[in-house]
Amino acid sequence: MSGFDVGARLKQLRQKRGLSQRELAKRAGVTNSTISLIEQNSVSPSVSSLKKILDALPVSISEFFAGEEFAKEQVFYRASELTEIGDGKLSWRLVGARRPNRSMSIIHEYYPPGADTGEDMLEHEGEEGGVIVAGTIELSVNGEVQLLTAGDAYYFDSRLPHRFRNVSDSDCVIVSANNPPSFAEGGTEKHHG
Amino acid sequence: MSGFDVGARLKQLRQKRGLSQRELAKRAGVTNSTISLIEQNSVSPSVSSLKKILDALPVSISEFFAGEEFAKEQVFYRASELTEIGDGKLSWRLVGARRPNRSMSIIHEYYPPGADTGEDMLEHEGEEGGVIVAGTIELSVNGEVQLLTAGDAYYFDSRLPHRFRNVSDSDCVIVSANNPPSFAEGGTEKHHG
DNA sequence: CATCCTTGTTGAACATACTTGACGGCATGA
DNA sequence: TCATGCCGTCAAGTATGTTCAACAAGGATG
Repeated sequence: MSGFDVGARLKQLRQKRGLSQRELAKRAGVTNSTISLIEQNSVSPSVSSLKKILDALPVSISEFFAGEEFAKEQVFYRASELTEIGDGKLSWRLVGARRPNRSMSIIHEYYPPGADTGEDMLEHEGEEGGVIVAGTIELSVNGEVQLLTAGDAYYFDSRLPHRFRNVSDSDCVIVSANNPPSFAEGGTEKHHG
Repeated sequence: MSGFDVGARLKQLRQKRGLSQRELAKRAGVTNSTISLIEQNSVSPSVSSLKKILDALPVSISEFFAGEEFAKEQVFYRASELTEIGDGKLSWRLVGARRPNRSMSIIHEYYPPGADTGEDMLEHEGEEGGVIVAGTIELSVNGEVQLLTAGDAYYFDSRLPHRFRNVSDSDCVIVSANNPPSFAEGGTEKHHG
């Protein structure tokens, strides 16, 4: 049912940092036995305990449980193969749209002059970030408005009300990433995050 | 310590679906009491219980805890503010490096001619993807080798052995995203995945 | 009004997670 | 060889999560 090896994942993260069970336990405020039992899947930890342990790594619970599936999927995408998800005015190209349970949306976004995600701000779960590759974009997040140009970047919690708008007279190109992914295949999402 | 209201989040998700505590409990294979106590934060559920409940919604644990940390973080990053993480030859700029528990690494990567992530292939947890913004890169994933040029993209499970190499005579620029994030602030990671 | 349903809450019993304190294994070094 | 130290594991006891069963509050029906 679980389908996710909590013990193995914890062990992996702990060892990656070169920590012993006792060392991690000390930092987390639990005992080494707890770590041991969890890593052996002898117990299913309480959320509070798991959080204490992950905080000591540090790894968010969300991260901890990200990436549960591992299938043989398409790796390389020619420009022409990217899934077009524009809505007429805006033009986006989604990488890996057909991956069933991917952990991110990566999008090649084109904002022609005047392009706008709309007056009622976007708000949704997750985080998003990106790099402005060309042109200029006006980004509003949680009331703050900034003009970003090539080389600039952004990263924010997607629950903060936000809006993208090209107020310049030339195209703006952005490569962005969302987590968790906003777009499913053939998705009907309006906002692009 | 927790900083994340498990009870409120569960209640919100349950009510959003119009389910009663008993109804949800029935689907999840737990009792209504469990739901009630969790929603009141009278207990910190075990991961196994929480998973059963979330499966019945259905919501992944990762989703459930997405945005667990919802602090006031930096949103806008000027090109000059991006954290440089090059190793002398390769030059990368990391977006949001100081965010404590961000769910992704977003990186503006520069590969000069001859740049190479190394002969022993990179392998690590997570997924990664990106868009080639300029130039040409040779990407090897799981034995397959492809030349990708501006507009092309990639997405793969980072546990597949992979390598990036600029075999052309001009710079290659990529915007990539990793999940979970490979780089911590001042991280000593060698691979960039 | 009574009756019957559904809602969320709660005390006591029970099941499970967690700690304590021990153990054997495997190094390093006197 | 024996001591020291750190490693992960485990049995027994304690703390905490979960269930069972009862409860009160609110709405709908007659």
